[in-house]
Amino acid sequence: MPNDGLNETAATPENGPSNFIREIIIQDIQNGKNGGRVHTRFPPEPNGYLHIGHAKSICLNFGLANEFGGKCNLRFDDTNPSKEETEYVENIINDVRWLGFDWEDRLFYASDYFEQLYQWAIQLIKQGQAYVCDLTAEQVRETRGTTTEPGKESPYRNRSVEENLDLFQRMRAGEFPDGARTLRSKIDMASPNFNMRDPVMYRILRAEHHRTGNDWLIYPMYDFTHGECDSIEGITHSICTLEFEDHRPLYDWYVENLGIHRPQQIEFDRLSLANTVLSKRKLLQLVQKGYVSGWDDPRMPTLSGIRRRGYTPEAIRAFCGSIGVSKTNGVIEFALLEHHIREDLNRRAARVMAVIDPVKVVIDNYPGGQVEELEAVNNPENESMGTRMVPFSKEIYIDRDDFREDPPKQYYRLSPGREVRLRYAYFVTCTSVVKDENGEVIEIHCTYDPASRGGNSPDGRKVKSTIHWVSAQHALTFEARLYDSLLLADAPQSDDIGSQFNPNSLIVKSNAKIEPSVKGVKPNTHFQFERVGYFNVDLDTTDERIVCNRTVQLRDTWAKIDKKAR
RNA sequence: UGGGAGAUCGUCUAACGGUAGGACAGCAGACUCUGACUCUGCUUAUCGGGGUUCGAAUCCCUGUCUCCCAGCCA
Repeated sequence: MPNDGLNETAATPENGPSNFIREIIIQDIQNGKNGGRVHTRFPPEPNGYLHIGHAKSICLNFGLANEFGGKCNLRFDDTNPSKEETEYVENIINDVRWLGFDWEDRLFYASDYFEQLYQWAIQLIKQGQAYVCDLTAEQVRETRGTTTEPGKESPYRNRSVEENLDLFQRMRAGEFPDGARTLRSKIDMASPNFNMRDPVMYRILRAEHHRTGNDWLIYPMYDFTHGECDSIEGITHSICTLEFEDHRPLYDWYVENLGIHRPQQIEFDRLSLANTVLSKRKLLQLVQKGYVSGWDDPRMPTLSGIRRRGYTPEAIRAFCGSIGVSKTNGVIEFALLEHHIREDLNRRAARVMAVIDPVKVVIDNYPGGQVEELEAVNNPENESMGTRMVPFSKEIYIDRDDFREDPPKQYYRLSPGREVRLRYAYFVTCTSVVKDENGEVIEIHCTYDPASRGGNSPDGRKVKSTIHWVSAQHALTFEARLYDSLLLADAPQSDDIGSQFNPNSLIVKSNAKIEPSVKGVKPNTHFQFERVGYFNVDLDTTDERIVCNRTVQLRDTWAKIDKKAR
């Protein structure tokens, strides 16, 4: 569990807007369906890390159960050992817990039910509804038919029950090589729904399973597994994404022919977020090809990535509650996610002054060796967070953005001859600048008004701007990592994710300066760097080195004006 | 050219035959020791065409567009 500076709360039903699934559940409760019981489940496959799209499903499933006094299980759909790993299981468990949800003692695996599934397969064979097929994968594909033509029945379709039983048992016993035979459902090769054209139930696969080891040489397909697992667990509302709509008739066919509890499947639209990607396959590509540093790279939309970036569970839950649930394929703007993290962090993150791109300011009339401690408010939104003392001296750093030698219209910050306020400190007026041989400003000279100590001038005169600063001799140097969207905004969709990758998605500022109050800070502490943005102390931080990830920028009216003028 | 699903402000979503509302984004202003926060105001939408009805986003017909499906992946 990450050590977060904020007290993260467990998830309680957040009063988001209603949605069609919630309406169905309310109806079902009123009608006494399932005895008024609500039981959902979140069923990830442990073949990758959870991302923000999964968060939507997690919030929906756990949220609905919480709201209606029901239960929600965590169940791993681990039917394909060739892609699944314990590492993924562990991280998924950690992520769901971090998001604030609790499955109590109901952690399950599809692999818990392998023996039961096998017995049910035998039942279907005995009922004449399943058969062992010797066709190769390629032959199965060739005989499946097309959208307009029915498929061809397998020549093995009418084997006797005894022969099927014998062969299936020998499949399990390892008598045949991988891929040599499958167990298929005998349904309808002419169905317009491909899922009903004698779908494969079991394949022979010699792969070590992360939980069952080498106990099994045959593994059930997801389609033969999922509905029955829901059934075993007494799931009442089996909520899944739209692409499984076509599979519902098959799941129903299995549970009906097996004569077991039928969960009600309800499909909703999966989350799409602008300028990023939520496909496990493509995320894996980004990791494996080294575009990002790992699954938890702060640019990644994975829960571990955005957690490291500085997003809080509260903000993610609020976001998930605000996007709604429907059956429309839409794309959510990233700005909405940013809105929710700003809203949360504004309330909770301690303010601190940090200079990302430092330029030195010398206050000529300030006494050389003098140091003053000035009081600064930790969070104007929360008085109980108190105040702290910040050292001030003759030489300070300000951000390069806060000085313009030739200020454009509407630029209120420091420029020659202009007076601004140094936050919590003094009014200063720029008197001159020093430039290097390239004409770049390397030092700014100012004078200060001693009467304005603390930031107010006794004569009541106003300044147009307040800027942040750090004392040069006291400041800590740190590394600021500034993030932008993972993918280019206008890049065409492509199978090669690299062509969409935004090369400016990470900018490292290794000479950033921050006030000394943060010395010894621990990873996963959230700050607002005043006038800059929200930052999260990164995992790479040690006693010697501070690294901060920019979670999100503050809203910036000036940047808009400036951009429009260009 | 088969089957399944879906179309409401720029984006997401609500309205369940009776004033098309909210959030985000945008714009304008107020406030401000963060050009932040907060507050105020504003702009913008029912896919097209026919019907039914006093009245239609909602019901009917018809057309158009979008998404998903032919893994021994999930």
